[in-house]
Formats: sequence, C-alpha cells, structure tokens
Amino acid sequence: MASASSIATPPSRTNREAQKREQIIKAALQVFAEHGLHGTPVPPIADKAGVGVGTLYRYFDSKEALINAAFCDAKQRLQDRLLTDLDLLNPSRALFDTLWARLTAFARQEPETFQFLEMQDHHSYLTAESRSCEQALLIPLGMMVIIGQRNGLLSNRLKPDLAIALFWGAFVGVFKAERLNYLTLSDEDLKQARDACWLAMSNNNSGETTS
Amino acid sequence: MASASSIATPPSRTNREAQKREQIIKAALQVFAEHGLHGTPVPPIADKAGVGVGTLYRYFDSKEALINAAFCDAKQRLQDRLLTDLDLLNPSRALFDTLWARLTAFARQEPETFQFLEMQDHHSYLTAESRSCEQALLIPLGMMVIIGQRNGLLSNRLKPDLAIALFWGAFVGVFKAERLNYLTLSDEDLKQARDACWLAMSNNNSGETTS
DNA sequence: ATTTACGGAATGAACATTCATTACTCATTC
DNA sequence: GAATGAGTAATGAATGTTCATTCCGTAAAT
Repeated sequence: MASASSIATPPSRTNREAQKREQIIKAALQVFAEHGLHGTPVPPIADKAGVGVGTLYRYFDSKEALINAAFCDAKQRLQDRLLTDLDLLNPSRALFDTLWARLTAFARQEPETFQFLEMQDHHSYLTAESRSCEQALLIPLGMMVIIGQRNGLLSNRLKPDLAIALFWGAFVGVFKAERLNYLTLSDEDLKQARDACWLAMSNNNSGETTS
Repeated sequence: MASASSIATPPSRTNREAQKREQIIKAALQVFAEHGLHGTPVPPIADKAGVGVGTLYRYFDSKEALINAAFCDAKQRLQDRLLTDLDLLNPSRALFDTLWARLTAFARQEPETFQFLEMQDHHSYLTAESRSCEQALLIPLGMMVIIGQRNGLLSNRLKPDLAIALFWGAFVGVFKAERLNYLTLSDEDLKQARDACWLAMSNNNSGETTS
C-alpha cells in the first residue's frame, strides 16, 4: 500500500483539481472576510491559495463566479454542521441547546466563514442559484419552529420567520460584538445568551398582551 | 422682512457651505448603503448630491474622510433620536418600549442610514475619532442596563455588554430579514418581537440553571 | 511527443484625485 | 440701482494608480 498521505486520495486528475478548487475557495473566504468583497483584489487570493492568478482563472470564470462558489460552499458547510443527524421533527429544549452548541462551535472554529456569510455586500453578486442555498438552511429551521409551536414548546405568538430572524440576529450580534472587541465571551456568557434566546422564543406561560 | 424661504437662514457663506456639506453626506450615505463602501465610486455620490466631483473634494479631503464624516453624522443622528429626553436613570418596561419604538421609527424613516450603520466594512476605514462615536451611544445604554439590573427589573445573569449585543443583534436581524425579503413586518409582528426581546432580558423569576 | 496545467507579466478598463478653466458672489463704484 | 471686477466656488476633463482579466512562455503529466 502507498504512503499514508495518499491512502484516501489516489490523486486522479479530477480529484487533484477538486482539491485545488477547495484550496482557492478557502483562501478566498479568508481574504473576503477580512477586506470585504469589493475590497479584495484577486491577486492576494491567488497568493494565499499558493497559486498564480492565471491558475485561479482556470478554476473560476470570474471574481463573481468565485464569490458565488465560496458562498455556496460556506453555506453548505454551515448547513451540514448544524443539521447533520439532528431530529428536527422532535423539537425540545435539548435540541435547541444542541443547535446553539453547534452554531457556537462553527463560529469559533471557522470565524472567517461565519463572518463571510454575514457580510452585507453579497446580494448584489449572487446568482439566483446561490441565493437558493440560503433556503436549504432556512426551511428546516422554519419547520422546526412550526412543530415546536404546535407542541406548545415554543410561543406561537411569533411567526416562525420572525422567530428565526430574532434568534439568528441575536446570535450574530453577540459574535459580531466579540469580533469588534466590544465584548469577550466566556463559556458562561454563551450559556447565558443561549438561555436568554430560549426565553425569548419559548412558551413561558405569561399572559397575552391584550392591548 | 424677506420672503418666507429666507427667514430661518439668511444664507451667510459659511451657512451655505454647511448646507452643501450635508447634502453631500446625505447622498454619500444613500449610495454607500446601496453599493457598499468599496463598491461605490466617488462620481455617483457627487451626481446624487447634485455637485461636481471637484466640488466634493473641496468639502472632503478624500473618500475616506467622507466615509468618516458620513459615519459620525449617521451615528449622531441615531443617538439623538434614541436618547433625546429619555430618562435613562429610571429604567422601566415603558422606557424599553419607548426605546424600541424610537429604534423602529428610525429604521423605518431612514432605512439607508440604518443599513449604512450596520455595514461591516467600515472598520478598516474609520479613524479612532470616528470609532469613538460608537461609544457615545453604547455607554448610556450600558448604564441603563446596569441600573435596570440593580433595580431587579432586568435579569442580572447577562452582563450588560452582552445584553446590549443580544438586543441590538436581534433588532438588526429582524430588519435585515425584512430588507432581504425573508419577511414582512406588520406592526403586530414588531410588537411581538419587542416583547420577545424583553423576555430575553427581563427578570422573569425562573430558577437559575445550576448545571 | 503531445496535451494539459501553471504562473505572472501584459492589457485595458475603472477608479480616486487633481487642476486649469469657467461661473458665481458681493463689496465697491458711479 | 446698475455696473464692475477681484476674489471665491464649482466644474469635469486629465492624471496616475489599481484592478480584473488575458495570454503566452514554461513545466508537468500522460
């Protein structure tokens, strides 16, 4: 058998290509996250990926295509990490905690990816196909909320999309604050934030406001 | 007495200049909000402001200086609208509601300003002075939270900076979702969101998690 | 030996900024 | 109150720079 480094991938041509593609996407993600989409020239991306500019353009038709590829790749990775082996059809407090823990792990382990996904300036670049990547994550989450509301676990006062926006916004806000040094987050802080988010959405039996 | 249009401002030279400055800042804000900071060339800003490019450069040393001016101006306006005549030293549910209502009004009436302030790519451009504009809003809010916690009105489990980040993030998330068409917000929705945020931060007497 | 991949200098377009010119303002003069 | 012109503001074509993309000489793969 061959050396350890080649066990998994006897590098067929297409395989090596796919590998280099990922290399470039990964580099792009990091530089984009740091300098913004319009703000980063292509050459630094090629540098960081360890390839020439010409090579980069062999793998991606344009900067715009690269942005779209990076976006879908990132969204996909986030989706996988959040939803894999998760029983969305049986919402519970424990499920919520798992979701939070996974989200936290993602934001901690791939901060650039997380930041990249939350950047504003995507939407002028994204193709319709890329934009549909969003849905792949949003729909399952929405289902989870709806079921949770039916079960009486979550408050049914918030409409599902609104509940998700609140929750997601709060999470992003907390990590954005840490990134900008308004804040440092201990594990304890993250637990408190998680519980606060739960309180916002859960069916704590306080009376309806009848105003 | 002169005609009505000149009652308030007998346009002295300096006054007219200040007026034009504001014109440019306002235009810049709008174009920046739409296309991002790196993404907008200077000429379109001048166009929208109704001045020549050269003129713009008479009022601002550089694009960067214009960005900083626009940022401080926007932050200032937000701060004024949120805090004017607000008795921060006596937190209450009513005060929270007022704050939410003002924030909502701001996001509705000046959506570009709101969006501009939440854009990510500022921080590479901002001077130390501009960055300190943030503080002017954050410090009073922080005080309010601290007092609210002392009073037993707000949960003292969240540290103040974290509470603000959660609340602000949630608010931004909700309006971002609306802007990106994931959502439409009725007045009723906004009330629900407000109540949910309050639940997250308020001192609802649920037992401490002792895990 | 031929095809395919690579790299980075070369190209043209778009940009931020400047500057020579034109248009205005207004105190002064008649 | 009209005319003047010196000083000031406004302008947008011109400038140098930076960028996205291309292309060709070289290296690797088959």
